[in-house]
Amino acid sequence: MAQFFFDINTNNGVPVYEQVARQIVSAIASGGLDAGQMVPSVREMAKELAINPNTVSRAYRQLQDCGVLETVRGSGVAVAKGAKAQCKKMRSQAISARIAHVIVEARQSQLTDDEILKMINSEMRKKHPQ
Amino acid sequence: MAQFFFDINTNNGVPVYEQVARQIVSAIASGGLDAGQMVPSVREMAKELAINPNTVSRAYRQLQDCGVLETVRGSGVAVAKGAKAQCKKMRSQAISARIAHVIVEARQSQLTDDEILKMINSEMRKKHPQ
Amino acid sequence: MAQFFFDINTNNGVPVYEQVARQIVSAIASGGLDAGQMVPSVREMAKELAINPNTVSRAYRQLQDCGVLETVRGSGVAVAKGAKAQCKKMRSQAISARIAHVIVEARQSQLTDDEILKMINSEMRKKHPQ
Amino acid sequence: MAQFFFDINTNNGVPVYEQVARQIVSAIASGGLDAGQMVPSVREMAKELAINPNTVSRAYRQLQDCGVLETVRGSGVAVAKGAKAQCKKMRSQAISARIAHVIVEARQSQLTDDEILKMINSEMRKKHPQ
DNA sequence: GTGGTCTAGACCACC
DNA sequence: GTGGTCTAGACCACG
Repeated sequence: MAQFFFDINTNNGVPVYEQVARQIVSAIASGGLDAGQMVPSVREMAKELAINPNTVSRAYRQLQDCGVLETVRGSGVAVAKGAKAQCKKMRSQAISARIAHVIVEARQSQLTDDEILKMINSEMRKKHPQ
Repeated sequence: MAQFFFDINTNNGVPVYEQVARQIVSAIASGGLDAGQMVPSVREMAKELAINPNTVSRAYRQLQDCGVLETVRGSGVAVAKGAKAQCKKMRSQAISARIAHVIVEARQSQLTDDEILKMINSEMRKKHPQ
Repeated sequence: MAQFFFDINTNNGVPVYEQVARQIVSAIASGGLDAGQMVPSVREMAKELAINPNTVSRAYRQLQDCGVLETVRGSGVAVAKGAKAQCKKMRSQAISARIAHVIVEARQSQLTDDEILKMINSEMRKKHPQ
Repeated sequence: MAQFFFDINTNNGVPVYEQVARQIVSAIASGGLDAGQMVPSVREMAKELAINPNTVSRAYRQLQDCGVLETVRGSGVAVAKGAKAQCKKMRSQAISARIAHVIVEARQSQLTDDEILKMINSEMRKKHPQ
């Protein structure tokens, strides 16, 4: 059940709790986690990812606050009803916002869109070439 | 002389000293500041931007460390020789890094590169179409 | 763990943050601090040396910038991988720089290289003869 | 009369007034300037070296304080009697002290004297090979 | 006047 | 708890 959340990187500047939350959202959006299904306990998840339980806890809390997860009394934390649609929306909005931000900055640096696209292609190939 | 550096935003998460440094780099790269020219004094710049002199000092120091600026003892800080080419390079490297960052995040959200590219194209058209 | 760093002298012209940085480099180069090992926290170190935390922070930041240390978010600062080799190199470069500096000064005093070498030999014998 | 003082370098970290003072001391020690002889006026010297008159003034003051120069009322600044012997002593003491300092530091960094000598020879050749 | 250093104390995000 | 940033104000060396 926890095989969705593997690539936690504690050195890339992105807060770990943010990475956890994002990957849960992704898993729900992509159908790997369905409404009503239980999410691993904070302790389990922390052990699995080799991170601090507080960090997992913070990720869960954040997702509960926005209605993606909900506590089921006496048994743990589950994916909320309607979470899938919401997660899809959250996921693309978050990424879009970041993309827009980078484009604005790049244009402010007087790069043309063609140059920007070249840089993007170059970066995509550089990292993990798919 | 100091009208290049206006938009300091103390609430956007980017450290102020970093914003100052970036804008100087940008000014040099675009030809607004030429090699040999003096940069506003630490105190002047601080007053101008309504920030603490130490913060300006840190920005200047960072740029000295990478050879963009150099102190002329007793008289101030000047743009170093060859700074323009270097600043251009730094600027595009900075953009590349941010692009790479977004790509990593998008992939962590389990988006394929094709989906990412579609979002990018969509954002490019949406914002200020060139 | 902090017994490596004792001789901070606030009156010898060498910036305190520089002294701290040098001693860490020295400790790593000599094997007193190994890659992966944590360095005392900023606050601890500051207390230990009776200096301001900001000063320690600056020393650490400088060493992070050159890849000797790296922050482990939320938990502290550690010696980076490959730091030992780098520190050895840095240490000898630092000495070289100081030697070059003395030579320049001696030449400015119109001493010939032969005279300089004689003085060096004399000083080497005079001090702690090996 | 002023042809002794040419190599002022405002970017090598050594205070300019210190360089001026040192070169006057050297000139006296080497016999280029004799007791009783007038030294160029502060203004002349400053113009000659393309530096700030205050800087020259500070160098002269320092040398007056230690008895190497003396003001001759109504006519300027002259080399004091007995300055030659004193300057010779000052010159070698100053250099010796710096050499000793570097040696101590190098030994503290666990370099052998042989290694130190190699570095010295390398530096001597590197700069202006004589 | 200039930059450089240091201190003190505050606030923040992260784990 | 950790490091990072920022502010305020002081002192120093240099020109």
